[in-house]
Amino acid sequence: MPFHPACHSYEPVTIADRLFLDLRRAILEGELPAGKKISEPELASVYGVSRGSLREAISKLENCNLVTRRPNIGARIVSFSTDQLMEIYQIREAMEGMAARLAAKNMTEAELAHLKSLVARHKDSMSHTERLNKTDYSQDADLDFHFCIIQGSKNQRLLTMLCQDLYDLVRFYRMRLSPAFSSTAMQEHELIVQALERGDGEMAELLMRYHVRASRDRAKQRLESMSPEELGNYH
Amino acid sequence: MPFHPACHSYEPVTIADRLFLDLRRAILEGELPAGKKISEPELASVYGVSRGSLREAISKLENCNLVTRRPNIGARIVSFSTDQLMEIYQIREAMEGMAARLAAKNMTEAELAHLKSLVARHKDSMSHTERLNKTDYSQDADLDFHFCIIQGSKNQRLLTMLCQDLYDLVRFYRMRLSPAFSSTAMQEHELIVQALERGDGEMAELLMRYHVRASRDRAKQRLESMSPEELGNYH
DNA sequence: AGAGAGGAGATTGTCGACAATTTTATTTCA
DNA sequence: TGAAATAAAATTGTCGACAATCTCCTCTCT
Repeated sequence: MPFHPACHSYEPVTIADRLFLDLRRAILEGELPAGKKISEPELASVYGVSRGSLREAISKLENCNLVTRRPNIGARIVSFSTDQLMEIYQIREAMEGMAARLAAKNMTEAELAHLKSLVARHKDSMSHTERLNKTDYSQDADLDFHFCIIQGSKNQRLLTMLCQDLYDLVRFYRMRLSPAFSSTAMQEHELIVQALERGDGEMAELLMRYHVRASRDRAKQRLESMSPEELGNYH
Repeated sequence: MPFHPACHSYEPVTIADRLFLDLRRAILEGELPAGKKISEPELASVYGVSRGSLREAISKLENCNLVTRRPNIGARIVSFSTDQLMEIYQIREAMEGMAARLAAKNMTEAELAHLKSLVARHKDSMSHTERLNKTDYSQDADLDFHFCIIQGSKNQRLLTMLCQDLYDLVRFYRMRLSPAFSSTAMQEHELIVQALERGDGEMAELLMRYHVRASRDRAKQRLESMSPEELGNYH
């Protein structure tokens, strides 16, 4: 069973594992600011563990691309960069497009039903804005949708690469931008589901690629409308 | 500067780095057999280093997907599996297709010239089969071609993900199959270069995807023609 | 005053020893 | 005889101490 911290269930058995999850959460939620240098002695004493265990946790964070490390110098939390975010969207376009194509062929009935219920629930929660506000909605709903399809592709390596190497970065950026809430995105989701129902892999890929491209454009627009102070917090 | 062991130059500064490169080579060349369990005390004494340094090196190997680790149980060299190889080709089709599309727009003149010289040299060496045999030719030529285009995409994250997370696995399998030598593949390379010269990203992506799919089919055919004993060596 | 050399302090890399867990071998009982 | 329980051995996880390297401050010289 591969190492899937991002994939909804992961029982930490060792100290380094628990530490990894704690630090990961701290980074994603902004508790540890972007670009900050990690002091091994300091963090180790804060969390009450040895430097060895901490170093192993940092190594895991490096795998998720949440920190970068340089020999004899140290580790830094990844820093916010518009260009890097755009790069990530390009990769998602390619990989998730392929995932959608494969999912159209390989998804089980149960998985498809679950995906449909997801989309229906999102649609429902959107019309009840008095109970669930936009932030609540898009906190994880969008990622759940994408995760479902990746899982449905039945390509284990694709799942691992996306969840392990890319999605934590996606979360990192998403936490630092306004939530990507848009009824347009939800309509795109519905179209994708319809293509998956028909088993039309070609169309599912095209629609997914369009969706990721459109999301990238929306993110870019949002970035450009943000004030320099807002952005400055993360540089 | 990101961590790019696979990308042609990487100066090991620390003991764990040197060890990582040694072990990586040993795995790729089959010195350490596929599927074998790694004994930390044994390997540490063989290489004359402490277990701590070895563990850090193993952690790096895990990033490259050359070993898998389970808590309290240990690390194993990745094992040979036809299904997994097919999965990798699907991912390469998506990612390298995107790389070709981007390279058509972003490649510099110098990079394009270098790519053309690469293809010309390959073509030349193919006609002099008395001096360079097939194994010599395809040892790294094909990977050089693909690496060039990925680099030309100017998407740093794409480069990292392919070189760090996928290409070592590609090498792992390539070493264990007959060399992927085919004049058809070389013709496909030429067509891709022509599309890149024209700056036709759409066509470059289509041709690259076709090329990767075709390479996958060729690999599959080769696998099915191999005797069970040959395959058995790597299970 | 500014640039460069030198040294004190702090940080990262490396190591061996101990603790916790797993694996293997042995014994015991139905 | 075979399966479950138990004990012994081996392996992995964790820790603190020491060595190597980097960083920053101070001092010197032009």
